[in-house]
Amino acid sequence: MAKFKLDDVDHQILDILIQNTRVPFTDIAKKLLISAGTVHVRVKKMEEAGIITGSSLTLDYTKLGYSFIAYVGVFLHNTSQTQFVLERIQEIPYVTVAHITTGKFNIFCKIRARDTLHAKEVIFQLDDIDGVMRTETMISLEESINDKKRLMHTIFNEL
Amino acid sequence: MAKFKLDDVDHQILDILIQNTRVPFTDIAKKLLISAGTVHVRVKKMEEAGIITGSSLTLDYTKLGYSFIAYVGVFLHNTSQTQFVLERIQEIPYVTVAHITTGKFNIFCKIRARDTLHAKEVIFQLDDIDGVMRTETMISLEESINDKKRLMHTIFNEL
DNA sequence: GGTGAAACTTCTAATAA
DNA sequence: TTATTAGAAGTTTCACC
Repeated sequence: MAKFKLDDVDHQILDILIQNTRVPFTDIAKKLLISAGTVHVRVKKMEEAGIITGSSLTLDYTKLGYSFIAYVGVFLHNTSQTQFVLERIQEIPYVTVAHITTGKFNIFCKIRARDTLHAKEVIFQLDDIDGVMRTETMISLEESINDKKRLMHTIFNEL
Repeated sequence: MAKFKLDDVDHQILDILIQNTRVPFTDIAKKLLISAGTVHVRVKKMEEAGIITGSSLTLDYTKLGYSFIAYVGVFLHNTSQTQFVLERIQEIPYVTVAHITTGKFNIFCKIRARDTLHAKEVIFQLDDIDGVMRTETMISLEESINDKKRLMHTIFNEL
C-alpha cells in the first residue's frame, strides 16, 4: 500500500487527536488558526482514505484487576497447522495480540491476566491446542510504552 | 490496586466507547434506555476513578508506509544496566513498546519500521547501545489483534 | 482547496425527583 | 442515584471566496 500524502495541517490534527480523540474540532481550529469546518473536512478525508481507522478508549486494566502481562512464544509440530492454531488462540480472550513470526517461534502472542495463577491457566490452554508442541513464556516485569506521538512526529518529518 | 466496582450500565457504556470514542452520549443513552445525563455522569466517574485513562485514534500505519513489525529480544551483559538500556531504547521512536522481562531475554521490545532495510537500521541501533550483548529478532508475518471488546466482556462477566 | 455563518446536534450542570 | 431540562458548546453543511 502506497504512502498517503498528508500536509502539515493534517499532521497537527492527528497529533492532537492521537492524544485525545475528544478534543473539540473548534479547539483544534483555534490552535491551528483555521476554521472548524476545515478540521472537520480534513478528519473526514483521513477517515475515508483509511488513515484513521477508528478510535478507542485507553483503560487501566490494572484497576480492573488485570495487572499481569506476558509474552508467549508458541512452537508448532508443523507450520501447516499455523492457521488452525491461530484461530484457536484467538478464541482465548486473554490473548490480546498474536503474530505469525519468523525466527525462534512459529506464533508469538501477548497475554493479559489477573495474576500468575491465572496466567498459568491461559498458558496451559495454549499448550493444549492441537498442533502446539510447546510454549515459552516471558513475563513482563515492567511495561514502558513509547508515546504514539513520537513515532508520528518521526514519520511526518520523513514524508 | 484493587478492582473497581462497575455495574452493567458502566460495562455497556465502555463496550460502546471502546469501539468508537466519538459515539454521542445521546446515542448511547437511547440504546441503553437511560438519559444522556446519566451516561455523562458515569463516564466522568470512570475517568475520575482512573479506569478510563484516555482515548486515542487508531491509525493504519501501513498506509503511512510503515508495514513492518518485529519483536526484538535484548540480552544484556549485566542486569544492572537494565534501566540505562531501557532509557536509550525509549529514545528510538520506532520502538513502540518495551518490557523488562523474566525468561529468555532481559528486555523485550516491539518495533515498527518501513521495511526490512529500515528494520535493520533500528536493530543495529539497539545492538549498539552500551550494555547490550546481542539481540534476537522475530519478524511478524501476520498480526492478528484480538478485539479489546472480547477481553472486556470476559472481565465483566467475572466481576 | 478554505471560510464563516446558519441550522442542527450534543454536552453539561443545575435542579428536581 | 437518576432524570429532566435549558443554555452553552460543538458539529456539519453550504454558499461564496
